[in-house]
Amino acid sequence: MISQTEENYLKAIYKINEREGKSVNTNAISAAMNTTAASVTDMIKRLADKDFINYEKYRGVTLTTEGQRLATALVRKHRMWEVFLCDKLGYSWDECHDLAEQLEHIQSTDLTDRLDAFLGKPKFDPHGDPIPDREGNYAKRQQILLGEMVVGDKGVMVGVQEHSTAFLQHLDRIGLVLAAKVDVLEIFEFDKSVKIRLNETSDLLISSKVSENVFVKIG
Amino acid sequence: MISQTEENYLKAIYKINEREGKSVNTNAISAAMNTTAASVTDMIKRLADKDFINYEKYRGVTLTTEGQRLATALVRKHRMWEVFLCDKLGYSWDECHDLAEQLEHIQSTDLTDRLDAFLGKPKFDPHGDPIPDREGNYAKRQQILLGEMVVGDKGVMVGVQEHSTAFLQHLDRIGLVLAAKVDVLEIFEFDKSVKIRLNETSDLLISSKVSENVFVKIG
DNA sequence: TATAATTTTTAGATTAGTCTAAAAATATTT
DNA sequence: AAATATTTTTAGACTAATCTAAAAATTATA
Repeated sequence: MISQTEENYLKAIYKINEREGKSVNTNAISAAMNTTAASVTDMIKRLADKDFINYEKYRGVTLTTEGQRLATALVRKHRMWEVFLCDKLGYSWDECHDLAEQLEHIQSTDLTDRLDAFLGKPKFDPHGDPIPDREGNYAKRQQILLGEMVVGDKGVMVGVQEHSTAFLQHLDRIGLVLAAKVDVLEIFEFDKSVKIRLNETSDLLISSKVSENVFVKIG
Repeated sequence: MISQTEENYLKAIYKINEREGKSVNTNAISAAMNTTAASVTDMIKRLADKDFINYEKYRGVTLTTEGQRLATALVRKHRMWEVFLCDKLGYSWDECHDLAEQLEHIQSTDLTDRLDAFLGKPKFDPHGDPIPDREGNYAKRQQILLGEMVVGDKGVMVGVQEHSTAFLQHLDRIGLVLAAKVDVLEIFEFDKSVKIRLNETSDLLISSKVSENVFVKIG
């Protein structure tokens, strides 16, 4: 058996690796898990004992095949529940994350599969994140950060990198939501803020904090 | 915050009290929780410290108003999820119990209320057990045990007292399922077995173990 | 009402997950 | 390459939840 805490560590390692693309170090995990480096060292020893991660002292960790399998299964469940909460129960995208954090720990692959069928086999969650299939495979996102666009680029808002309630509510407030049209008008090097035209109607100045956490599909 | 374990103890105390109608003793709890009497003593001290139960050494426990509230909320969630699993995901009544044991610990009254609306405000779960409302109230069941019927009584199967997978599967196999019509033809005092006519068609001999765990509505 | 049987509690350990503070290893800067 | 800064690990302690074995209290029985 794997505990909820162990699952959360595996997910954190998976996500950091997905973002940084290399061996994940102790401090990065402690930041993600909101805990101390000492606690992380304790936990990664346990996870290494169970062969969920490869661990070399002072050298960070990587997921084993089994660890990878567990982590993507968790991500699958999380995103599937988010679709359920938004599509069926009427939650907004900023409300569903915290509930899905709880629901993702329900142990039953069969339940996830039935949910999948019930929801019409969705490929993306309400934040634009892809939902892994039973084997853990999912379509690589064909998208870039808004902050990586150049003047003249046109795109559509398809997802977020940061999932905090505060951030999602902010996006809601400024109107930069899923499927919004984004045209880059001007980039201010001074503070990396970006002036965009939203939905071909109103102009909007976007802070770097926002542009670096919003995914856009160009086309 | 209340832990899942504490919740499970409260639920066990609630159910034993509902069944026996008096102060709940240590051994009854340890039997229900599949643990030792020593562990129960430890836990009831914790629950008493938190004012969820009234506890007098060697005298058993009763739920406080707050403990009662928590227990019925848990029962509400459990039964609501069972309806979801059966009605929406196609689980059978013997499969949904174990999953609901996990799902009942999801912390969000709002989620339960939304689920309630989504499911069409059900009053009973798939086993015929009533679903408490937000205030913890639920219709007292107007039903008796099949074992309490007398020759000539006619009724309809409306629920079970025992929820084990083995028992529910057995009921399925003999055809004694929710809404089945039951006419009592004969009672054998020797072993308390009961001969019934099922759905006005076939005759069936029911063991006391079954008749003492099946609820029937007379009418 | 003693004695026996049962139930409940205490005492003392164990494991998972966490912490702080200090030590050790690694990386960076001068 | 020595000094400094950063990162990581160890040591030791704490809480929740559990256990076994023994002691204490209660209940039943002769």
